Amino acid sequence: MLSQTAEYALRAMVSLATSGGQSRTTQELAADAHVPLDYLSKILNSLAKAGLITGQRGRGGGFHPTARASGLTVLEVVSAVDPLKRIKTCPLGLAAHGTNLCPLHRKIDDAMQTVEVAFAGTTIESLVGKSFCETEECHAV
Amino acid sequence: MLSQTAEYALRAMVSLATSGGQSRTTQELAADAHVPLDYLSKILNSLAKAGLITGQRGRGGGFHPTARASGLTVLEVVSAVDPLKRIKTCPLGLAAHGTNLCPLHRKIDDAMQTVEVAFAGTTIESLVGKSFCETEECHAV
DNA sequence: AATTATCTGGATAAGGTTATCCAGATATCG
DNA sequence: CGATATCTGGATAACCTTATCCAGATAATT
Repeated sequence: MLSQTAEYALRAMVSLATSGGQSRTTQELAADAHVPLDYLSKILNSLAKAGLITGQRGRGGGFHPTARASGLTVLEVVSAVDPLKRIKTCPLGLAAHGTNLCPLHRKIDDAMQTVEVAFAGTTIESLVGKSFCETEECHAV
Repeated sequence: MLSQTAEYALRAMVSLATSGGQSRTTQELAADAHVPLDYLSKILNSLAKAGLITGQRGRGGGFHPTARASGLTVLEVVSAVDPLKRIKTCPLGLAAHGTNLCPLHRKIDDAMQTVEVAFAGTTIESLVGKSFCETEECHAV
């Protein structure tokens, strides 16, 4: 459903949100979110370019959420790195259809819309609970 | 959301359902569903192996739905070629979680479940309407 | 200024999905 | 039986996503 990239981006954002606006390095985030360091680096870059976080170079640097990140939703994070592709025109290339999708694609797009709405209604903050964990065992690993 | 393969499989099954149990060749299906011929060939093979359709070789051959295909749902077709991967255990590899997902993954899996339910509640038959089309222009293309 | 920590970004590799090609098996028709 | 139509399935290529490597830029600390 979500690409690996989107999944990683969400984990990183949740992890960042956990430390309440404070800076965290790529290393810390990678360790916490269990994301390959160098790959996460690219993803954080995308999130920075999308304006969701800011990177600070040099010693003591790291990433922190921007002002815009308050009330940030799952959908916004996903959209920043790997947007859900809603079906707007007939995938068969039948231009004649216009906005009038075949029953099949209408159904598929409806499902996507449901997901989109669910993600738009979920803030990153609402997902914060002992980093990723609801139980104690998490950080014992 | 769906892989290309799943999308193609659905188109082919809808197309097949349109001809009401009659055999259609890979060529016909490929043309109708706008799927690359040789790739569709593989997909039909998977659907056959899953028992949703039967292939008949030789002149006059083709594919037709099996008995099991009556009442067939979108979910069953998708599952035959490229199952939705529900989240059952913590993707971070935290075995300690067991069935107890982090808030993030609980949310994502809930969305997937919604999709799954929607697909399970939609039969292929219900999607049949002038092949893929609700309008006349379709087959003019 | 030198050292160290950190992000930035280019190059490249590894792996999976999608697409194509084609030889072989099988069935029908004449 | 020979020709033709069709599925079957292996090999391979094209492409995209994911992952890794590493040199450079920038900032803090000593």
